[in-house]
Formats: sequence, structure tokens, C-alpha cells
Amino acid sequence: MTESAQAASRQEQKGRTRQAILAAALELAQHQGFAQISLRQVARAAGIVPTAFYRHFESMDELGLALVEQSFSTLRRMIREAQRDPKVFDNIIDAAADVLVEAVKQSKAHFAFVARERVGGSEAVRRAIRHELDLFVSELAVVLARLPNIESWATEDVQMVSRLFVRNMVSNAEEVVEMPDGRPDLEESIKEGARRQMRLIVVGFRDWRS
Amino acid sequence: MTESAQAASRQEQKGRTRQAILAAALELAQHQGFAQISLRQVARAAGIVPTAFYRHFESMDELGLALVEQSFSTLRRMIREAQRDPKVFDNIIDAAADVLVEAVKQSKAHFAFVARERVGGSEAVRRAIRHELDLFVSELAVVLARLPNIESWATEDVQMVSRLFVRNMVSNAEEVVEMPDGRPDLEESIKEGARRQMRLIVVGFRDWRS
DNA sequence: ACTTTGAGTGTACGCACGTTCACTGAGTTT
DNA sequence: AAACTCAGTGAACGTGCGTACACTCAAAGT
Repeated sequence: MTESAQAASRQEQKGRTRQAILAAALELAQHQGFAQISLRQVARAAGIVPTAFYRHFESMDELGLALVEQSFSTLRRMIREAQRDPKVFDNIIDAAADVLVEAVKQSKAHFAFVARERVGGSEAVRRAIRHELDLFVSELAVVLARLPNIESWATEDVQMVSRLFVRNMVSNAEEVVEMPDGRPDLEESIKEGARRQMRLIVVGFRDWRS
Repeated sequence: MTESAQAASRQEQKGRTRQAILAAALELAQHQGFAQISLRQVARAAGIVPTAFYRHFESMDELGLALVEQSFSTLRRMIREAQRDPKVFDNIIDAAADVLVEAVKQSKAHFAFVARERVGGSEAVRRAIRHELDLFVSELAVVLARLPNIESWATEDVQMVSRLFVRNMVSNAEEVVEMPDGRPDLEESIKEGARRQMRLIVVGFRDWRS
């Protein structure tokens, strides 16, 4: 029994502390980069004693990998929700630009973490992010392949366009993340830039191939 | 007098030590990221005692800024040399892809430094890199504006294409930097990817505007 | 010949770090 | 009710860090 009834206060508490550690690390990493925050800083911010950290993660590196996982699962949930919206079929480009900027604004910390640690982090964290992004390129390719204009393209061309889209997504996410707080007017210009770039890719690709 | 004759052994030696510090920091930063190397590590690798470091730089941050400067002056020299080559007028895209890959291979450490610290470094270093890249976009725009196909474009369109080129340059440089050592076959595929992307930008832009 | 300059030295300091260990005490199992 | 489990505690350790300070001793300036 034990595991159905009223959901166990013991592991529930453990889960809450784990989340506190993740949240604390994410917050600290925003200001200084994950690689330069210490185990003790994280513990302090999470409200536990340094040694208690080891009850949840073997090392800071493992914490980093958990943050990568969390970040991408957030991103995937957003993409899945966005796909239900019928307007992606009419105008995938405008929809993508909107979703991107909204998503980044909503989970700024996760995007900032990925953007930074993708190149700046430890070997293990970098590899994990690269792997997730590769997966993401393939997933996006599947979505793209279903679109009216694209369904006739060769598989490898779709893959390449997907790669370009993801690369641009990363760049634009970086821009939104670095956007000064008091300047929401920049948001629309980033969006417009993203739209232009995506249109460029699609139009250029079609015409170049013809 | 004093400053012309046989070039002063005193400041000459100081310059040599300064270069040793820069080289040591660049080397160390390749493996762990500049933000996580210590003043003492740099001093050790440069063959001086920690306190002697202060004769050359006020802090690690100042060292970082010096490395940014050094990296971009390397890059600028390469671009200037490449511009003398007449083939850039016939086929700027192929030329650019060649120059990029060659340049990165030749000064891998500097490019790796910029790619990493652009997002992962300290606030000051990040700002300096961003500023240099902005300058670079403007400089490239001037070069582009002189090209046959482009000379009729509006200034702001040239600027935007330049921005796209630089962004792609950064991405491709990252790829070359991360390229595993034993796989020179990947080089050509990165080059081909870069060529395609640039063609895409140029073709897409022209057709979209028509 | 002298003084001055300044790059590099060596010691010493206080501090934050990661990790160890034996512990406590509430929640869970028997 | 007794036994067990285990998330969180608190003291202690060795280490590497940035920086201060007083120093040396050739090269440069007079």
C-alpha cells in the first residue's frame, strides 16, 4: 500500500527540497553562470546545510544535468501546446515567432541557462545540451515535413531547414534573454527580426531549389 | 633619446611577460572557460609569482578585456588580408566560407574564447564582445555595400544582411571550434553548410524584395 | 658614479570552498 | 510500542584562493 493513499509526506518533502535546490541553482546561475556557483551557495539559497545537498545530487555536475533536463521538458511542453493551435498551419512563421518570444519571456531562467551553458558550461553539461538540441532538430523536422509547402521536399533538406530554424531560435532566445528589463519595445523588433529571418530561409530555399 | 636606439631591454621584457600571461590565460581558458580560471593558475602557467600579475593587469577582468581586444584584432587582420584577394569580388560566398574555416583553424584559441565568453563570461567581458561584434557588423556592411549585386540596396537592408552573416559566422565558428580533432572530413561539410546558408540569405533577400 | 625605477619575489593573512563524519529526530514499517 | 530509515544537522579538515606588504636587484636616468 503506502504509495497510493495520501501521497507520503516523507518523499513529498524530499521532492520539495529537490525543487528548492533546482530553483536556487537556476536563479544563481542567471547572474553568474552555472559553472561559477558553488555547492555551498546553492545550499544556502535553498535553505539547507551544505552536506544535505548530497542527499539529492552526487555533485554540481549532476545538478547541472538535471537543470538541462528540466529546461528542455519545459520547452517541449510549450511546443506541444503550440502545435494544437490551428494557426500554425496557416502561418507557421508568425506563430513560431510569437511562441518563441512568449516562451522565453515566461521561462527566461531556463532559456538563459541553456543559452549560456550550451557553450560556457562544463563538458558534461555542454554535451547534454548539444544532444537535446540535436533531438529537437529532428523533432521539428517531423513537424515541418507535415506542412503544405514542405511535404514534397527531400528529407535531408527538411532536416537542414530545421537545423537553421533551431539555430535561429537559439540566437533569438539569446537576444530576448539579454533584453534589458525596461525595454519591452525591443520585443516587437526581435519578433520582426525572427520573422524576417525565417521567411528568408523558407523563400530562399524554395527559389534556390527551383 | 632612449626610445629609438636598441629598443630597450626593460620594457621589452615586460612586453614578453605580458604576452606570456595572455597566452597562458588563453590556453587555460580553452579547457575550462575563462571565468573559472584563477589568477594564481594564470601566474603559474606564465612562469611568474601571483603578485607579479598585478604589474600587468589590475584584475582578471582586465585580462579578459585584453584577450577580447587581441582576439578581434587577429580577426580584423585576417579580414583585411582576405579583402585584397580579388576572388572575393567574383564569389564572395565561397571566399568567405574558406576564410572563415581557415581563420578559425589558425586561431582556434581566440575564436573559442570569443564564442564561449560571448555568453558565458563576466558582465564586462560579455559587453566588450558584444560591442566588438556590433562594430564588426557595421564594418562588414561597408564591404558588402561595395559589391556589384548589393550596391543598390537600402542601407538598413545591407545592415540586416550583415547582421545575419555575422550571426552565422559566429555559429559556424562555434562548430569549427567544437570539431573533434581527428575528423578533418567534417570541415568540408561545415564549409558547405556555411556556403548554403549564405546563399540562402542572399537569394532569399533578393527575391523577397522583388 | 650615483640615484631612481619598477618587474618580479616570498611570506603571511583571512576566507570560501568541497567533503568527512558522527549525530538527531520525525516519518515509516513491523 | 518498538525498530528502522533517512533527510537534514553541525563541527572539523585540508586546500586554493585574492590580496597586502616589505623585499631585491638589474636596467634606466642623471
